[in-house]
Amino acid sequence: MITPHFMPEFPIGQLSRKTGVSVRTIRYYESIGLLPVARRSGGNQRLYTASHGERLQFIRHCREFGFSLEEIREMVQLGSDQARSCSEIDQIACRRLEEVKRKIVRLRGLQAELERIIAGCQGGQMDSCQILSSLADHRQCLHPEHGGIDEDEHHWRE
Amino acid sequence: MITPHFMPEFPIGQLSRKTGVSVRTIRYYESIGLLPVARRSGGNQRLYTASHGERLQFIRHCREFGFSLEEIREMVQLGSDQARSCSEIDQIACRRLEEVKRKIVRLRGLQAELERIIAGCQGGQMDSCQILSSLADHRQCLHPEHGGIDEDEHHWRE
DNA sequence: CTTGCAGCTCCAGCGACTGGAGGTTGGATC
DNA sequence: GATCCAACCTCCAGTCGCTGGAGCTGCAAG
Repeated sequence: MITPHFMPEFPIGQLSRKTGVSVRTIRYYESIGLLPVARRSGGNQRLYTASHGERLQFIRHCREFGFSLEEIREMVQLGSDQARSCSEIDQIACRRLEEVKRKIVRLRGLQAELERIIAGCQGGQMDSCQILSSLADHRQCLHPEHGGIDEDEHHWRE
Repeated sequence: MITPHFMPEFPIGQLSRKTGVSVRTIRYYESIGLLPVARRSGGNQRLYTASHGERLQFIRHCREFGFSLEEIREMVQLGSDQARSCSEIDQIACRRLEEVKRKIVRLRGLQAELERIIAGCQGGQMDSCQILSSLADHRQCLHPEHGGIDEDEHHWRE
């Protein structure tokens, strides 16, 4: 791939402003091979072109959808192979959708239970705190949806 | 604090089975000061009592509700101060509830958008993959709930 | 006495960044 | 030309909540 001399290049800060991805994160994406290595100026500064911008927008949008960097890497690779059918991309997206649905169900259980617990709080002293005793005793719980500390919650606190 | 000789003590594996928290995680909680340091046997093995079990159940249940370890630590400390009002606990729980609600809204936007994108897939070749192009271009997105950053100036691909 | 599981400590890694230190470059102004 | 300062560079370490693995010791049963 050739970069014609009239193709405008810009430094990392500008790419950051254009895409809303932080400078640090851009360098990080390069370091893990998600974003192609940028050409450098004489003074060792990265120079980007519009195509970097497009790739980065793609990555950013995927991240907003909750795709992992590994999934994005996979999609980028699949996407560059024009001859292939897009059923693999479809699969990744469907997997992601199922995950999102499961998470919603779980969070709704959580919401109902938290609302119930909070509603029981009369603002009294500690020794009669309903929230604490509800949290201490699982048997009081009406909604089992949030049972099992699994992959969901603890990797997903953004 | 005295541990009467009739108070049954048990090793870490048993505590793990009783509470459903892994041995590794129990040791981890001790190391970060969330679980009180256990008495040791002659052979340097941890010995737990029922009160450790109760504390650990509380922690586990809180984790299932999505509270962070920091929040749990705070609640444990507040809870041990009998004289204090439980409004602080209430605040923590409400904060958590708001977070859960926000997450649900966001995820619902995500779900709708993913469904829309996936529905557009005709299973063709890569060069016409609707999923890829939808993910690449935020302007095609109907649901702004999952956006974090305003995209004013992405003026490439005029 | 041997087997074998349960326990111990310590270090490292996960994902997706972020913080901070400490040095260099580029463009504008004096 | 000198100076200034923001933007850039690299490198290491930390975040959160664990988990994996190495390599050791403790303990009860056969």
